[in-house]
Amino acid sequence: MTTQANGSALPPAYEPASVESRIYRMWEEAGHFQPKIDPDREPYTIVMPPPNVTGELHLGHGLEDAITDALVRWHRMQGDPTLWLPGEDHAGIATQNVIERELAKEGLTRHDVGREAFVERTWMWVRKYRSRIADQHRQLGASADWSRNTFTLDPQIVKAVRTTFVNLYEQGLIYRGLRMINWCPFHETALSDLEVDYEDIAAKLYYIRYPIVGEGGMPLPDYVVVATTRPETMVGDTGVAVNPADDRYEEKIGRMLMLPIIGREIPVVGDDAVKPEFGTGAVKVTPGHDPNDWEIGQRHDLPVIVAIDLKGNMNDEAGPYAGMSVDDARAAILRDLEDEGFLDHVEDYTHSVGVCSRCKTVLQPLPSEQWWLDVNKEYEHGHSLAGDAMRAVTEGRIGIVPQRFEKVYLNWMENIRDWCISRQLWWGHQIPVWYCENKHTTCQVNDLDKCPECGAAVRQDEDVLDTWFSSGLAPHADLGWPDDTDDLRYFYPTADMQMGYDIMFFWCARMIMFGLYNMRERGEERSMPFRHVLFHGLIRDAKGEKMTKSRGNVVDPLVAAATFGADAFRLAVLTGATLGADQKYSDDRLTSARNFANKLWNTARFVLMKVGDRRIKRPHPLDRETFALEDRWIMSRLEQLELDVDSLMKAYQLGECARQIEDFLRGELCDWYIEMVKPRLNEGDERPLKVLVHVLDHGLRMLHPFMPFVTEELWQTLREHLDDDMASQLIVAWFPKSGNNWKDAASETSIEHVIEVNRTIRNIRAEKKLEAGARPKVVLRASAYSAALKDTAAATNFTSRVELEVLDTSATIPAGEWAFGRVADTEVAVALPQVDAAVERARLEKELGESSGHAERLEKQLANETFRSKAPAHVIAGMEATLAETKDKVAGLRERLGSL
RNA sequence: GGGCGGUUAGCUCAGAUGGUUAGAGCGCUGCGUUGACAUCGCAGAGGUCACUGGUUCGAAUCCAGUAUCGCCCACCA
Repeated sequence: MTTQANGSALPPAYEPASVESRIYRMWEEAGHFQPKIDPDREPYTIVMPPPNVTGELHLGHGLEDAITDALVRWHRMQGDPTLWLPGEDHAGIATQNVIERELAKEGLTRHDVGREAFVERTWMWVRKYRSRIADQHRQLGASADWSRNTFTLDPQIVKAVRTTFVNLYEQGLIYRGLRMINWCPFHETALSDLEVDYEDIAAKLYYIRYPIVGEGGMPLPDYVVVATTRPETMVGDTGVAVNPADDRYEEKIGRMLMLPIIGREIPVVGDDAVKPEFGTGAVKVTPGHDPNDWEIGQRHDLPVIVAIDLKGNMNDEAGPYAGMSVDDARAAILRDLEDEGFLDHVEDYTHSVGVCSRCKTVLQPLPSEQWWLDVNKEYEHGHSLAGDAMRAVTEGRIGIVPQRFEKVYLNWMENIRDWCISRQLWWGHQIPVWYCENKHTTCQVNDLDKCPECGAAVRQDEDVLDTWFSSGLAPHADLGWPDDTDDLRYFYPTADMQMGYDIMFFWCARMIMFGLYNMRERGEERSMPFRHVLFHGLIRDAKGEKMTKSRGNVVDPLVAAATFGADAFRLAVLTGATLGADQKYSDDRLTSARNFANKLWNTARFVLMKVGDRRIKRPHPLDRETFALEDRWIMSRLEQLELDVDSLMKAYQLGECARQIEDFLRGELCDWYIEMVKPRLNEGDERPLKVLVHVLDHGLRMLHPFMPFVTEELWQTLREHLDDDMASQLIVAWFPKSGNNWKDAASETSIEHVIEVNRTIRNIRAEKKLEAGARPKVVLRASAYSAALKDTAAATNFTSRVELEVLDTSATIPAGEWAFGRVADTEVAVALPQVDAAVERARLEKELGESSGHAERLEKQLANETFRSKAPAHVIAGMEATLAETKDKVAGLRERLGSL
C-alpha cells in the first residue's frame, strides 16, 4: 500500500474549536465576503435584519445566519457577485431602557443627566456592543461584508431618514395631528398599534346609576344605568350614548344626566356604535380615555376631558381623586358610589386590555398630538403607500415564501391605518422639523439654526421617530440612497430578504412601502426592496415554550456552537423545521448534527489515507466503460443528487436539501460505496480513488453552504490531491452543476438489488445468530441480476462476511442446511450449522402471508381496466415488474415450505 | 368575530406537481472493536399518516366537515 501520511495527518475526530476561527480569518483576509461589481453578472444581494444593539445574539439570529449564509454561500459559489449586507439597529425604546436602567443603578434618571449627555452615554454603549455583535456573527460563520456594516444612526442613514420624512411631509403623507393614541405610562411615550399586546384579564363590570336631570337642574328619581370596566374614567365623562333604535331609551335621547359624585350635567346622545344587547345598552362616553368614546365624542361634539396624566395618575380634572393612581382612584370612586347609592350592581367580566408589548404595563388611551404617516393617501394618481405595497405582492413582483403568508400580509395591508411614527424618547432619529417663536414650521433635511421665514431662533421637534421608520429604509438606505451610489445602482433591488414571521408587519411591510416609494423613479420592476421574502418560524425550547429571559430558558447560540461546533448548530436549526414553522430546540439534534460532522471528517480521512500522496484526475465520462458497477452507480447517484440540490435550493427548501446531501453521503457513499470498494483498494485497484475523490469533492462543495467550516477545512487538504483547475478556497469554488454524463438507471437498479441481497444475508445472519466472525457459505440463485451479483461478489464477501457463490436459475442449490431468503428474482441461501424447522416454518409462513397479500393487491389493481387506461405507462410497467418478482418470491417460499 | 398553521413511529421532524409495501435522527432490543469513524457499524421491533365523508383507477398528499392544540388579526363599553 501507499503512504498514509495525509490521511493520518488529520486527527481522528473533528475538533471545531481548533478550526473555526482560523478558517473564518482565512476567508475574511482573502476578501471573499466583499463582492466585485461586475456589470455583466446579476448580483445576489441580501440585507441582514439588523439585531438590536442592546445585547447578545439569540437563537433566532443564529437561525437567520444559518439560512442567509446558506443562500449567500450557494450564490457565491455559483459565481454571482454576492453581497450580504450586515447592520445593527439603534432600537429606540429597547436601548433607551437599557441605559436608563444603568443610570438607575447610580440613582439617576435620564432627566438628571440631560438629553445630550444621555445620548452620548448611549453612544458609548453602542460602540462597545456593535463590534461584539459582529464577532458573534463571525463565530457562526456568517460570510457578511463587514466593510459595509451599517448602523441605523449612521450619518448616511440619518440623511436617508430625513429625506424620506421631508418628501412624505411635503406630499402631505406625514402630518401632525391630535388623535387617540396608545400611551405607555412606564416608557412615557406613544406607541403604534403594532406595539400593543392584548391580554385577557378577569375583571368586573360595574353598573352605575346616572340620575336623569329634571327641569331646573334637579335630579329626578329616575336614572340610566351604564356599565363600565373602568369606573375611574367617569370623572372624564361628557355624555352617555345609546343606540337610537333602542326602544328603551328612545325618549331619553337629548335629556341631561347628572354625573354622580362629580355633579356635572351630561347629555344622552344616540349613536349607532352602541350595541343594545351589551350591558344595559347605555354607555358612558369618556372621549379623553377611550378610542371608541373619542369617536362618539367627535360625532356629537362632546367636550374632551383628560383626567389621567402621562404617568398614569389622576390629575386636577379628577377633582377629589386628583393625585391618586388609577387603581387607587378606582377603589375610592367605587366606595363613594356605593356609599351614595349610585352603584347598581357588579358582575364578573373577562375582557382584554391593551398592554405595552415590551413592559406589559396597561396602556392608557389618550388624545395626543403626534406625527402620523398616512399610508392610504394618494401621493400620485393611483398610488398610495399601502396600495403599492399590496400590488407589488398580488402582481408577483415580490414573492412571499412560504406563500401562505401572502394572505396574512395582504389582509393586514388592506386594513392598515395611519401609523403613529413619533416617540417621546431621546434615543433615535429626531424629527427633522423646526419651530420658531412666530409659529413658523420648517421641515428639511439639514439642521436648521434660524427660521428661514423670519430669522428667529428655532427649536427642533423633541420627538424621535419609531425605530421601524429607519429600519424600513434598510435595503436602499444601506446601499447609499438618497445618493446615487455604485452600490445602489448595482445591488438594488436586493434578491432575497429573510426574517421571523413575527416582524412581518413591523419590518417587511414597511420596507416594501418605503422601498417602492423612495425608489419609484426606477419603475415598478426595479423599485421593490427585494424580490423574495422568506419567513422563518420561532425557535422554542424543548417543551415548546417561547424562550424568554423571564422564563430562564434562553439558549445562547454561541454556547451551542462552542459545544457542538458552528456547523452542527447551523445544520440542526436548518433541518429542525420547514420554513415558516416553529421548531423545538434540543441538544439531541445538536448531537446528531455534530456526529454527522465527525462522520464527514472521517470519510475524508479515509479517502485521504487511501489517496496517499497521489494527485488524482477526475473521472471522465469515457471512463465509464472501465468502471465497475458500483463506480457507475455512485456517479449516477451523485449526478441525481446534484439535480435535486439545484431544484431544492431554488425552491428555498434548505433543510430538505441539507438532509438529502447528508443522506447521500452517509447512506450511500459511506455505508455502501466505501465498504464495497475496500477490497478493490486493498488489491491496488485505483479506479475507486478517482471516484472517491470526485464524489467527496462534490459532496463537500454541496455541503459547504450548510456546514462551511468542516467542509472548508477538509477541502483544503483534498484539493492538493485533485488534479483539476481548483480555486484556492472552497468558499469561492464552483458549485456542482448537474450535467447528464453519468445517469445510469441500470446500474442504480442493479446496486439497489445487490444492497437488498446483502441486507437479506445480514438479516439471516442476525436472526440465525451466526457467529460474528464466521464466514458462512452463501448461494445465490438468480436470473436477471446474476451478472450484477457476480460482479459484486467480492464486495459482498467483504461487506457481509460470507463466501458467495452465484448460480443461474437452472442450477439447483446443493443439499445441506440452509436458511433461505429472497430478493426479487434472487434466491438467497445461507449455510447454517443447524436449523430449527418449526421456527423456520413460522418465519416462512409469515413472509408468505405478506407477500401473497401484496401480490393480490397488485393483481387486483392491474386487472382494473380503468387503471390500465388512465395510469401512466411507467407506473403500470413498474407494478407489473413488482408483481412478477413478488410471484417468484411466493413460489420460492412455497417450495421451501414444502421441503421442510 | 374573522383568518392561518399543526395533528405521520415512544420523542423531534421530513415527506414539491396524488402513483408500486410511508422515511430520517434520537430512543428502544440484539449483535459487533473486520485498521475511516464507538461522535461508529450491522440487524430488528415500532405507524389503521387525528376523525368522518367525498373526488379519483389510485389519497398521508386534493375537497368538505369534525375534533384538538397553537398562532395572527379585530376599537368586545
